[in-house]
Amino acid sequence: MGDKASNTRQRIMSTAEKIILQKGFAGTSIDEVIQQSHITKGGFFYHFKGKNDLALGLLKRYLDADDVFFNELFARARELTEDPLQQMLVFLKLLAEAMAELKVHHPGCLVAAFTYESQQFDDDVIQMMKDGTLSWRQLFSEQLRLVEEKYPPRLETDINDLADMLSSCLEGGIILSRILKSPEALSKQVIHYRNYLRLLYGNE
Amino acid sequence: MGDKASNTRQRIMSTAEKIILQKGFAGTSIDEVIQQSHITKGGFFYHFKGKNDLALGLLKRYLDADDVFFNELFARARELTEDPLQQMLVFLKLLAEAMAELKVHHPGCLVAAFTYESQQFDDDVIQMMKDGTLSWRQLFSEQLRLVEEKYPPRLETDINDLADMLSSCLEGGIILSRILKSPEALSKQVIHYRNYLRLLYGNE
DNA sequence: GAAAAACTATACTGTGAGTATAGTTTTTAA
DNA sequence: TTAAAAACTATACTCACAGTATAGTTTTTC
Repeated sequence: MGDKASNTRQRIMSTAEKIILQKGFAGTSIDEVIQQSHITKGGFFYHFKGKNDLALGLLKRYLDADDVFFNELFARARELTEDPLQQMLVFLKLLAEAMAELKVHHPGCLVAAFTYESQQFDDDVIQMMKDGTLSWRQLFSEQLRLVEEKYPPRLETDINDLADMLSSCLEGGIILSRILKSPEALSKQVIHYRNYLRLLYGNE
Repeated sequence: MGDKASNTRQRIMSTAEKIILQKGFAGTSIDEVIQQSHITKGGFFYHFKGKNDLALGLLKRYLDADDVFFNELFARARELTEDPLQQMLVFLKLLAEAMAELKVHHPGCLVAAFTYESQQFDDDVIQMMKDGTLSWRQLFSEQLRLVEEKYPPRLETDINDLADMLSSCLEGGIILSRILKSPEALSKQVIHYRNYLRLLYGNE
């Protein structure tokens, strides 16, 4: 795929993602996407087999970008400190800061959006949602495992559930901040999660 | 409205809610709802002005039921103990147990479902979503305020954000448990939130 | 300059939303 | 008991638009 085609494909996806996060997947018409992407219907179907294929492409792009984002923050945290707990706390602080910088509110998570429309999608999309969620769990739990090797938790804790809790706080925080039209709500949830870890593993 | 009309209305709403939580609001056609409700189109429009009016009715019913549910759990918790912190912990334990009893997974939260389709709705629906979210905040924060009067928090805490965190964990937990097809995921999030409160206010 | 890539133009089919209207059964109230 | 109001059924129509398909055209690449 050449540069031009790639650009067009990305443009379609960015437009579609924006609309889908506001109107839902079923509520987003291809007509609207192509109009706002300045492309014709044929052009759209040159890039995507259909709506499900678009969903698959959007999800893959979203999860890849998310992965890069989280890993960059973790890399930065590891530059700043050697202690696994501090690394996790720095990571969360950086994450909260990034979320706080959003002027409006977080645009939304495609995985969450698709969850409430799951019957609209083929199995490949559903599987990718599951894989994505599990990759978040793995990313966070890996670090938490290092933390636990050094710091015994004050309360009995399942690492996977604790890793999931960050995903929960993010998903829930996004929803809250959208409903309340309060961009801060999301970063505050991250800070609370961070405080939980401080109390659970720290010596305060 | 007589008993019969009320029954029909409830039947339509229950059917609609089930479908909407699987296919999204825009992805749910009135035709499908009336077929599964064993009613005709005329009957549907006798009860609801249109789709937005249905959304409004669903949301109101959902929030009312939620309110009753939470208040029952709080009432039970207050029967069992006089200490505000213990009341909150008992409430959360009861909540986690209730979530764990779901054989499949939580059917889903209408507020979260609608959030990712917010452009489909009139302002009255959006306003009701906001009011509902704020009523959850108020319900939880009232109890947390009593807790804080007696127990100083180990870390500086905004009560409203901490109350929101329970909503976050619930919303996020519902999403996770649906994606992972793991009913337990939700109750485990509640337990983690409970552990946070134990560490934050308790003397462990 | 030929082939492949990246599109445009157009047309077709089905479905759902929302409305309208006329008639029927059931409930309520006087 | 009966009249009227409530709670529907049955049918049908319009309009918009989603989703798909296909044939043709321009642009890029080698």
